[in-house]
Amino acid sequence: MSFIDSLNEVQKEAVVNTEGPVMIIAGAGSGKTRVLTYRIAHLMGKGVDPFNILSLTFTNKAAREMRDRIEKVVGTDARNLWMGTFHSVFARILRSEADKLGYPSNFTIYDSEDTKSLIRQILKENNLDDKTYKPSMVYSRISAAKNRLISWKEYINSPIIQAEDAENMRPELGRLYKLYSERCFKSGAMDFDDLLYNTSLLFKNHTDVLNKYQNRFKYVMVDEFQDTNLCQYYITKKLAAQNRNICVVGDDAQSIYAFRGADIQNILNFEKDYPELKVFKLEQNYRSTKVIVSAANDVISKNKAQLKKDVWTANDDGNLIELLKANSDNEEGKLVASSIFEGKMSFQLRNKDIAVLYRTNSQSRSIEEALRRMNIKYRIVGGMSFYQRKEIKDLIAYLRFTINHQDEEAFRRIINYPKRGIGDSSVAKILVHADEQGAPIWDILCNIQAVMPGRAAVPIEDFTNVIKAFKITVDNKDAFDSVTEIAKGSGILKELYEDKTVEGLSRYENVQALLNAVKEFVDTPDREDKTLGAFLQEISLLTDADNEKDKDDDKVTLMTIHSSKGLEFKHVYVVGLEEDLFPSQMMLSSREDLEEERRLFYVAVTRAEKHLTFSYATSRYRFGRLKSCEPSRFLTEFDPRYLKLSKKMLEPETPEPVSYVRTNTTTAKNLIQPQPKPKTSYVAPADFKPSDTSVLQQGMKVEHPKFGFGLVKKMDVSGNDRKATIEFDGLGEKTLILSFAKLRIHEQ
DNA sequence: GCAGACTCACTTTTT
DNA sequence: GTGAGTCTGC
Repeated sequence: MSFIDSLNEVQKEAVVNTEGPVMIIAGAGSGKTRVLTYRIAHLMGKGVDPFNILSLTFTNKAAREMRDRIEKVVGTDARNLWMGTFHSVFARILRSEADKLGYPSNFTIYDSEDTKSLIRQILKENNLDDKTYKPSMVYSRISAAKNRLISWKEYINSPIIQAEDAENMRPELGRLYKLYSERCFKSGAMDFDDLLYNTSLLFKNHTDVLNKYQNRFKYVMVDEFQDTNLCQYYITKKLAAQNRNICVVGDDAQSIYAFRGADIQNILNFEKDYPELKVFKLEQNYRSTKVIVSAANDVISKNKAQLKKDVWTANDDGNLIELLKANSDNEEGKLVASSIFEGKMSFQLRNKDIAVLYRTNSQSRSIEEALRRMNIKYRIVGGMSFYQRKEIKDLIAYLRFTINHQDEEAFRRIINYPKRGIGDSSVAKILVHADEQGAPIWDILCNIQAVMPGRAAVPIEDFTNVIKAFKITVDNKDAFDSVTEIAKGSGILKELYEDKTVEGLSRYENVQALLNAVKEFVDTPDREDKTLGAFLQEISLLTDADNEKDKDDDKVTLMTIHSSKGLEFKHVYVVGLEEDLFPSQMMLSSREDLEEERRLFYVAVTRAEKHLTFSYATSRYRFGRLKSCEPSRFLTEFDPRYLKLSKKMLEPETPEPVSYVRTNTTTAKNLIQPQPKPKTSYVAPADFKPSDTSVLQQGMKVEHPKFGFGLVKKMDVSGNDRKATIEFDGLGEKTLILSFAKLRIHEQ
């Protein structure tokens, strides 16, 4: 097999050792995907039926790339491989085995928005305060439990968990977990975690089913193994228990999904579960320059939890890492944009060789603006996905409800949209009846006269009839015809068409775009299942694929570091390198996990092939307020000799007085030439030293650098903010958020 | 039942 | 700066 000859010694070993448990520790840029591809090709070359090979990844992107590359090596045989994300493969298995769990095979998949909305609904019905039980927090508790294979019964019966919840003043979490699970079950719906958790139940409680899949999947491969949670690990272990041909590939240094329940211990302890394990370490980096590899190694070496390995490269030293310093987030955008502009000239780069990586999606805004101003084309990966938009979700809710009449979330979304005269009280009545009688919503709807006789029932009967008609179409026609009819018949298309505002127009276009997507779906050659059900199944697990279309265009890529995993670019910009932002304040305070942030930084740095630029701003808008920022500690964690200060930073800087509020931003030019202060800004007098406001109380006299003296009228707390209402002399009352306002306490 | 006004939380990452 | 949820008056 000639393709193997192009590999180095370790890579070869990792490819040909196909029998028994194998762990491949693949450093960044070490040709991991190549090894995986060749390994599968090698298996098939040995005569293994692709039908018997299961390959699991985390993202759709990774799955697609793998399939493409295998197809290039082995041709169309690759089609029969079982390859996909954990969620999509297990969803497929669950669909065919749903009856064993009491689910309908056309079960709906709830995304996080549906999940939170259902939790909110349950909270309301049970008179629980959604401040103590924040939906997002309840969700993550439930999610974490499922990821750790804890059922609601076990949750409620565990004295440890109960004590913990009681201590946190949230004793109802177990009950919420129970109610939520029952509600999902009744709605014929599974959330993302259920796709994994229910698969684990399926394999645990139905040995015949497990045996069937164990026999089918003679070879199991798991990519990005460092990101698996206990539930995923449990399932793969079960699947591979008979043949023991399990191959996991990962890099502990790139484990960045602990927040989602990923357990780095899975990779660190894998050897304990498989004493006969063969371990291969791919340590040669083919991607990056020596400077980049060394800086990355420096940083990651600060972490304690890691497997020993020595990533090295035979590549050139390369350029030094450039550091840009800006005064504000907008200025950072401008510096990055002009650096991209210059870099393209001097290094002969195309836009698509360049990526800008950030910690949070919200940081894309300032970069986007600057790029647009300089006419540099860009694309954004991630953020709000197409399928998350309201108009799309509305239409999809119709599709979902047509297919699965039990789907309560879809029902609530569409029952009175577009407006058809069914008010909240009617909806509440239906839900209460469904609950009291333990009957599905659909049954109540079909006998609505029994619940509310008279006029109020008429629009509901109309609604039921419309859905019934949709159902007939869906059963007889393909996805495209079904969606077209539902878009029209539901009135959504008309509603949006009549909205002539700019947003309305773009919503209408989005619905058209969805129609196009369905068209494309049914037109795909070799697609066996062209039904609406198949389409829904596909899109409910889709998040980042919507950018597929312009993938080949020459555009600069903007994305979060998380979504950059697995990619590489000639020139990478890592922006927003500020303490509290990256490493993230939230991560540090909530989980005290600096190491994961450091791994995230490692991932960002190792995306770069030739050029790497860091940037940070000394002040930035966050939470709608301007905050001053310190450079990130990560900038100090590698040898400073790798760093080159940007030209712009060497120019004399305008000494900027400490300003506490500024609604205007400085342009890049301001760095060099002093500008008159923007009207909206004010500067604290040099001698103004703010006091500690934690002792602030009603009745105290304070001084504000701009508003002068005032009297504290009221103190209150809303959300995370402590606020003080102060009456300033001659200015009247103002409410200030204490974490931002600088006050000097004068007397009590 | 509905529209517009209003309030408030939320900005960590993804399937 | 935004979007979703709630309140209020017709």
